[in-house]
Amino acid sequence: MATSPRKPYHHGALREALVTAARALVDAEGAEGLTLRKAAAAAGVSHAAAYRHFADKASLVAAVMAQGFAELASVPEPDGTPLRRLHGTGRAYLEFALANPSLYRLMFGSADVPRRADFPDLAAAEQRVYARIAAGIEAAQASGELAPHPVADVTLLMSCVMHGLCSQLLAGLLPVADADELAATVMSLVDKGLAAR
Amino acid sequence: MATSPRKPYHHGALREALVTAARALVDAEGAEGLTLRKAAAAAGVSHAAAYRHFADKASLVAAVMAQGFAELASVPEPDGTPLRRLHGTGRAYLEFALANPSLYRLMFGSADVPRRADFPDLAAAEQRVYARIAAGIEAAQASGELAPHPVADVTLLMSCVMHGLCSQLLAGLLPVADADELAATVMSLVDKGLAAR
DNA sequence: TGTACATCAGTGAACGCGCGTTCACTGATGTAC
DNA sequence: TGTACATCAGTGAACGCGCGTTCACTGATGTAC
Repeated sequence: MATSPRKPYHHGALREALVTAARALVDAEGAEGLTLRKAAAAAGVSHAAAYRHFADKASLVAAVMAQGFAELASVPEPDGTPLRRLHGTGRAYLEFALANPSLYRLMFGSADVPRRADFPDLAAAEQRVYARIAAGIEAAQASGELAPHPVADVTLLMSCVMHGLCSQLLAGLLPVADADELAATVMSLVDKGLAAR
Repeated sequence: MATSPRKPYHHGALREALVTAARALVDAEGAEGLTLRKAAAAAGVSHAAAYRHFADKASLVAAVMAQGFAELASVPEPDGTPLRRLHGTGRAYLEFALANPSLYRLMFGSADVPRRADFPDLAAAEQRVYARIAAGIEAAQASGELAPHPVADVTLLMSCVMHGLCSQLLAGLLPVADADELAATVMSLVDKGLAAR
């Protein structure tokens, strides 16, 4: 500890720092604002250093997307009956999209930029989101609040409705100010078809 | 007609040619493959010529998007009862998305790249799509096939479901091979909530 | 019908920029003896 | 405990590239007289 270690040569946790910086770039400038060079600069490192941790830019993008799915899969569950908890999860989904519009677009709107097959971690993180929705539906059926339609079918419907709503909001096709009201409207119509009579 | 007019100095319909070329680029390479320079080259013209017809790149992108919405609003309507025609329109919507994945993503997934307020033609073309869905729902309610929920609410639900399905298919989160079956599943669940009893 | 001229749609060269990626390198770390 | 050395995470310069946009220009068109 002779000299003050202002800028240690080794970063220590550069991979995480790069993902964090990349995510911040997406938040601030949108998906097309994410570049390896800017992420490295934000992490306080030369841009070539990024190649010690990511094979190429697509790998970094995939890591950011996987982080988004992980976050989406782990929003806290509210209390209440299974159906209320399922609805709460839906609301949390909507909140995540509105709070992280660019990340959400990257996660769901991206072409095939990072091909799923090439990034198993990403695919697994996605699956966890769907698994959580399916578990909520199963619970609501077990409790008798939802009629026993095939869980996969209902999961599909729910994900379509929520994702369709989120992405139309983010695309500016629906007014964000009305988000909660629109969600309530759409869920109430859906429930008419799903509720146990 | 002394010399053969191989390459006339004036193009004649360059604006349309640029939009067509830009659209082809989006189809072939995705939205990020659309550049002014490539569109101009494909139209057989120097890239500076594009600035005679478009103020900047965003204007060209907006024109491509507007063309997409116009096409989506004018898919032919099938025969049958109002409800069958509505379902047919939904299927056409799905077909459009699967046939033009990159264009569809550009239309619905784009950040705020071309701000709606700056491109009234684009906003109008979007509105025509929703107006058509709403008209179909209204007709199906008038015929007694759908229960009389507020048309705006049902339009919202339909657009969420269809768009959510399309964009999950395009994002690779659902298998495209199952598209028709998934659409049928989801619409049958929706119908349970909307059908006149 | 002819001619001068304004208008307009093109050209092609140039601008400055930021990008992903590669390369030979160097400083720090940690392990074998 | 000390020292040689392999390993690894960084550096910084350079590569080639394509981009949007601007500029002074030129060729074609069409209108006024």
